[in-house]
Amino acid sequence: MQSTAFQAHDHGKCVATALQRAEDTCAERQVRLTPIRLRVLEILLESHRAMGAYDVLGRLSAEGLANKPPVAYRALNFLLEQGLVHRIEKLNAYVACDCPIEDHAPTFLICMACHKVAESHDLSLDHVQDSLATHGFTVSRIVVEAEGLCAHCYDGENA
Amino acid sequence: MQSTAFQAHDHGKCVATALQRAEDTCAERQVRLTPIRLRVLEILLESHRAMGAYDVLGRLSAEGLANKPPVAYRALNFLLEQGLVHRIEKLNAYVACDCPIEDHAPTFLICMACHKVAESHDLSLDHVQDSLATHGFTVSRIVVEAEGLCAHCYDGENA
DNA sequence: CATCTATTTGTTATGTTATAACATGTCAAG
DNA sequence: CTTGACATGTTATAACATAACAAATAGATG
Repeated sequence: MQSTAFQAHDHGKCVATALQRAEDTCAERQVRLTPIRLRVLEILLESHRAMGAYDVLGRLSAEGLANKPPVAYRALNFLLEQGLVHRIEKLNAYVACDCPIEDHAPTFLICMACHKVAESHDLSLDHVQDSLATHGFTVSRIVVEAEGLCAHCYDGENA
Repeated sequence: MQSTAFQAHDHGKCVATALQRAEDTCAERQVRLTPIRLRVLEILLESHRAMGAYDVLGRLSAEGLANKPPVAYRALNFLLEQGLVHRIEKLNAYVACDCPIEDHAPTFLICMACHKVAESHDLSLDHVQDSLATHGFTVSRIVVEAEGLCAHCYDGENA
């Protein structure tokens, strides 16, 4: 299963669905999707592209909503916490989540040419390259980084 | 196959092997392992930990070798190109390669407690979490980012 | 409604990571 | 000993991110 980022699709509907999901998620968790947070999400939803925090801030600033970095970072971090936005480490940038699965850690497919980013959730990771090819994505480089505890430190913390 | 970073090992030998490999690689490719480049590699080899460019620069500076960022970045980029160092995207930091495989794109295991970083090359990626557990590494979060070309852009470039 | 409290937003200042651009030095080949 | 390629030195700045504190505001409670 891959997001529609690379395919022609009804983007208006795509955005509307994501916004509805955001509203629902926040309502359910009793957290506030304030105007700034909503607007940041809308901005990220426009393009299926990852944007730097300062690009987002530029947009907010143009609209008179905010013009100091912490405002953008706070909104982004809120959206990250709620799983409505993902951070792309390789790009130091942020992309709106376009997938309804809860609590996911997807594989991100970053197109070097059009700069769109898709999420993929069901690749055969043993053959990422092949399985992506069958989905029409040609991989040139893959980053895999697992954060956790080594045996020694795990034992230490559970001693 | 996993690097020895998390295990007790003869680190002197570990470093010596890596340095020898670096010498050999550079000789073979006819590129120069200059004093600064060598020293940066040695610094990174000390600990099996990822270091920020400015940490490396701090060491160079303390030793009177250099004190401007571009010097450190140039050495790091050289070592990255030669595959002697890897960049950890999640940390914006650099770690010496401790594995003799050529041209590899390993999975990095980052211990949140001791901050050591190991490379793994033969995990069953379909079950990273499980297979890591059997190697004694408890995963809390995994980043997978594939850079390449989407079908549309690939077709465009090969039209 | 008033007031209290939590949260959110505003602001200043600064820290951290990275590179562009150009000057200078070094070394090996001709 | 000069030339050309590569490496290093230096200045300046770009790009990404957060600490710390002040002000505003929404929702809860008396």
